[in-house]
Amino acid sequence: MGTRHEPAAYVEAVLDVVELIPAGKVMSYGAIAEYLADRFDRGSARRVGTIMALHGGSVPWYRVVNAVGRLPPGHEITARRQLAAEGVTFRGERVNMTAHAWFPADGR
DNA sequence: ATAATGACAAGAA
DNA sequence: CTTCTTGCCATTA
Repeated sequence: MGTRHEPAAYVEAVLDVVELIPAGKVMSYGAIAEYLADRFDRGSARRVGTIMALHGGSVPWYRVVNAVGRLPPGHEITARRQLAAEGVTFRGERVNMTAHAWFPADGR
């Protein structure tokens, strides 16, 4: 649907979604791209990752992890500390996605 | 215009 | 579990 692909608008949309993620929950790059797919034609996990790398500093970036729960390269220490403080549990190096993966719409 | 490069993802082996 | 291959899309060289 939505045939819109304004770069700035997409960046804004991504950051907005990240701000919606509740403490103690996480979303994957792919989930964010999937959620925005309704309103933006061009979008991808790849794109969301790039956006987070460049503009993630203004939002709770540590609540965004990859599909298997791995933390963003170069920021594992900080991210893990933040998440642990919010009650997120880990399975080795990975976030326990089964317990903390979150998606809008369903509220929660 | 082609090629390489990413805070990615899913499937095959 | 690890590695490789495809598909993805913007950016940079």
